[in-house]
Amino acid sequence: MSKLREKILSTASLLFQTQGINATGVDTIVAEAGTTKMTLYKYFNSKELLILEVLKQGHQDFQTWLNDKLSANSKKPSEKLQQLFDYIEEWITSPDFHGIGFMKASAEFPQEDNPVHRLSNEQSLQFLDYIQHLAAEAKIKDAEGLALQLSLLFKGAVQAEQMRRGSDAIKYAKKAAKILIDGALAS
Amino acid sequence: MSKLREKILSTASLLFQTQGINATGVDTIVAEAGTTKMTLYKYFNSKELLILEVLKQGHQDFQTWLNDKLSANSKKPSEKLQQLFDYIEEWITSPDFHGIGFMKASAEFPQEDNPVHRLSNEQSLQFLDYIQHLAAEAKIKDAEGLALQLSLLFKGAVQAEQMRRGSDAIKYAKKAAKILIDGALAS
DNA sequence: AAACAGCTATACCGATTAGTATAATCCATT
DNA sequence: AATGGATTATACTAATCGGTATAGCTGTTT
Repeated sequence: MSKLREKILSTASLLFQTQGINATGVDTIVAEAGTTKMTLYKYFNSKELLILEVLKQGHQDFQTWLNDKLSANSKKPSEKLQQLFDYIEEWITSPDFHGIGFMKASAEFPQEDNPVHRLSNEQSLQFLDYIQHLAAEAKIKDAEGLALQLSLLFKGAVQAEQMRRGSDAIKYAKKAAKILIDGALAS
Repeated sequence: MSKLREKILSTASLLFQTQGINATGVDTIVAEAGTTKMTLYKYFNSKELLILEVLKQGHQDFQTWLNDKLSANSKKPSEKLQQLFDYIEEWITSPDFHGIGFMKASAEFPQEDNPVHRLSNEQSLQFLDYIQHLAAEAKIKDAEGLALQLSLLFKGAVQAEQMRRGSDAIKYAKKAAKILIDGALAS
């Protein structure tokens, strides 16, 4: 893996999140990353491909981090589900958090046939699927329904946090999640 | 009120929602609205001011429509709260729905000191305040907490619908809302 | 018929956009 | 010391961006 490639990726990721994707030009990216356009276009053939790679990287980082946390200490399935929002809170409240890539990207590229929008949608479904597996392992009857509801709380909290940093939306999402999970476990 | 001004507003609103705000140029707007740039800049002194006016109009339309629905038939406060998500579903599933302005706008203008972002945030808080008043009138003890949770479900459902039209996220949001409201009413 | 207001048409501005061409430079391997 | 791959530096393109200047047109009012 090239160091420069990674530097471009991380720089672009930060700029996309803090300034917007369409509002960030490639000139700004290379200047901030301390390289040139020639190098950027050597690793990424177009800005769109760069955006896609940034999204992939960000989503993988999040999923890997979350899965590692939930897989530690060999917890019971029901415990994993309960702690899901604890770790989401830890992720969101981190100073390095600047938003979830696929949520902002889908807003900036609203057309459903756009490659960036499609990838965003895929990642959203992938995350939903992850929650659903957690719910299924915890023997929730309507695992699909609960997972979808929890994903709504997640998206809502992230949106609130993107809109105003330091909003404690995630705390209320956690409480709501606990109520929904407890209810689903009891039925 | 000028007919052309309204035509420009509605055209810009649709284009912003379906193509993105930054991705929509003023040339595209005037061409689609059947007028010229001179006229657009006569009514709106800059693109940013146009964006702000589009946001104001859209938010007012939504709030007015929702309030009219909830105020009809002199319902009891607790009934209003229960039916809130019924009307939200009706709004979201309408063929004319293309997203909530302040959610997309805040994603495209992430910087908190940006005028568009600020207005988006204000509108988000205004909507939250509206739910909170409904909850307070329904004698909910923690009206603020419930309102915030319901707003998260709302935002999550809207985000899901913006990402994939025809997602039935709002149905699951409705179920979750009912559980949270019932719980809050009982306590 | 003259005057006026609202709108259109068109051409233009400087800045910025994504992307490319060319040549120079750096640095490690042999 | 020479080769070769990676990176930089710089200049360029064609298109688009937001915004403006100028002039002509159209319809209503008095």
